[in-house]
Amino acid sequence: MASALTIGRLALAADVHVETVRYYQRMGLLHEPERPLGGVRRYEHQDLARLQFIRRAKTMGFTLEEIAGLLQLKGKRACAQTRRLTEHKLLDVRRKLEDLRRLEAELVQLAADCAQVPRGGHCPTLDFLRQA
Amino acid sequence: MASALTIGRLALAADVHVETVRYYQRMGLLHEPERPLGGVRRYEHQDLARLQFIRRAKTMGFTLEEIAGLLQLKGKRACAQTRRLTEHKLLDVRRKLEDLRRLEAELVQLAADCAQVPRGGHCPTLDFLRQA
DNA sequence: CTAACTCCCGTACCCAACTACGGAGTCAAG
DNA sequence: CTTGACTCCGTAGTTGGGTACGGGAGTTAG
Repeated sequence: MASALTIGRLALAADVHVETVRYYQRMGLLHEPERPLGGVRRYEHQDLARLQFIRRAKTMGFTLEEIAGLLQLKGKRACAQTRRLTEHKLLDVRRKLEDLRRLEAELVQLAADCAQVPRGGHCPTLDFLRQA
Repeated sequence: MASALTIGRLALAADVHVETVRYYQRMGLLHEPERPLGGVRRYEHQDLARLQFIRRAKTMGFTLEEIAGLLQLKGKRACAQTRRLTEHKLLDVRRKLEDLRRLEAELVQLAADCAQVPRGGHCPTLDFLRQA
């Protein structure tokens, strides 16, 4: 069979490295299929879907641990819990945004100060860092 | 002498741990004074200033490696180089800001979707992650 | 003087999320 | 049936920025 879903093809399909798949298996995020006697493991379409879920959640800023949580949610209370996790993550993101915005403003100021100095002059940014 | 600047006092004054000072020394960011025969090392006010420089630069988002670069700048071309580094860092920060803003928008959407679902209903966020 | 801190020094460990390596075993194409 | 790619498995290393530990030497308050 030329197109059996081996770990390599699975990884390729999800655009991750083979080692990453194995790592996720070690972390309990992905199931590791039984190995047939003297053969290689075969994966199901399900495994690919799960791997892609992990990737998407990762790009949404969830950690692998949080993703493990998401993957276990099912049934009635799932949506409320997902919402809780999502909103919590949203708070994180907003906190980071605020920090970065402050940082941006400071850097803009420093760069502007440097830009005003005549060529070869004394550096106000280094001064600032030296003795703010 | 009760107030000689030992490593512990130096660390306290800069509000870092002793191990952090030693770590910076290993990384070549801080100078390690000679140890007098059978005594402990004494630090100068200079060392404190340098340590504080490192801390401030860190809160500005510079990595230790970049800080090592800043610390080596002196003389004529220093300001131009500092400006280059600062502007480069500003670009980094702005890139991160954009990523986070996109992420924020997506999370807001996911949370809103979850909020619309009747209690115990089927979760649209999990669906999204499953098959975006 | 002595108890109680500090300092010194080397080494090992932490976090998350991988990445690398190496020697067998397996499989598919030509 | 060979050849070359792929898989398996375990272990160890990476990054960045530190923390922790432990035993012996030095120092200081009372």
